[in-house]
Amino acid sequence: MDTQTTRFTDRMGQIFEAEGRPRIAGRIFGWLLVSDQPRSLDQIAAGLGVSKASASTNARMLAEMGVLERVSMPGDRHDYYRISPDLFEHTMAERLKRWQRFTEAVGDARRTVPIRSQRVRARLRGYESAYAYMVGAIGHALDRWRAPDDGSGVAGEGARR
Amino acid sequence: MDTQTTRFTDRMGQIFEAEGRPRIAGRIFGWLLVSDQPRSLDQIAAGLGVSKASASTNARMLAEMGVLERVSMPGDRHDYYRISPDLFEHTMAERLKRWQRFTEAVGDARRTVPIRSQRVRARLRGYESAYAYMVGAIGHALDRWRAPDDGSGVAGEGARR
DNA sequence: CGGAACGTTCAGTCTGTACTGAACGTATGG
DNA sequence: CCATACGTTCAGTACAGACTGAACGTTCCG
Repeated sequence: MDTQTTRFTDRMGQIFEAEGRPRIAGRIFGWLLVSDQPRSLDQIAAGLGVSKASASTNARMLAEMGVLERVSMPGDRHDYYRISPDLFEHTMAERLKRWQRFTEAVGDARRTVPIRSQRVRARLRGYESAYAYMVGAIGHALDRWRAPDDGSGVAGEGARR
Repeated sequence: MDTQTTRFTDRMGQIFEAEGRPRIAGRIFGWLLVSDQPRSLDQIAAGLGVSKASASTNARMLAEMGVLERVSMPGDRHDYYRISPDLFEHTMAERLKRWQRFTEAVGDARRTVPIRSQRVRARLRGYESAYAYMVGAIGHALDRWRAPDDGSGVAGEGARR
């Protein structure tokens, strides 16, 4: 692995760490992101200099998250991993899920916590409806992103592919 | 603090922890979220059963994030904290910032990492443009949320307030 | 049937960091 | 001025969880 790749995978490891996930998961993800071919667990362990145990655990976790895909080569017992073809939608879904967990807690609080203040109740309801609105808007935007060729053009939305 | 409030603040602490932030920060945030009046550092420390040092450090961190506001009562030397009036926009901005950090790394990788594969290059460019598109769409949605009374109605976007 | 080559699991270690208590600097009021 | 009441800072501790090495179960090939 060359210097720039190492720099990038390390950086991705730090980003993952800052978001509360294992650093190695980030490094694996980073490496596969700039890899053309799928990588086996042994390649990952050797390439990143980590134990096979960590490679296995973290790659599987990333696959469950949906950002990685496990593939098998015919006539080869190794497990190979590669970036999921719809990486973007999965990272999006993952982030929305985290956000949803937060908003669910707010909703449960509004229902269970004894709140005397009208202002607080309005605050919680306001947050919940803002969240619901944004989820809807993001969903629509995703639909438009998936099917942009509706003949009307998507002027001003930035370069596409 | 009653049982349900404790349950909620603890849950918020766990959510914060899962996102890589100190648990106490989440508990402070949760408590202020269901509090009508601002709370002093001493109240926070006593109410949550934590040291004043933690209360000070974490409340200040939350204020720097923009989810809390420091206010001062006239004729009172205490620092008081309360939920920021535009909590929603700040949490949104915070999440976009994290996402941006991630996408910046992808962009830097495309520019610095030696990549032979055309497929990989297209993958990175695809992710970047998808991100740019979504940021634009979210920005527009936020604008619409801020100024919904344009006379055209926002049918189907969920209950408002 | 062995035996090698896989991936997974589990107990143990080790590092980062959240959290605390005490010391500190500062402002206010008597 | 002294004393009290703040918020902040800092060194030390304690804990969670990432990471490892070895043991394990399984599959495939000779």
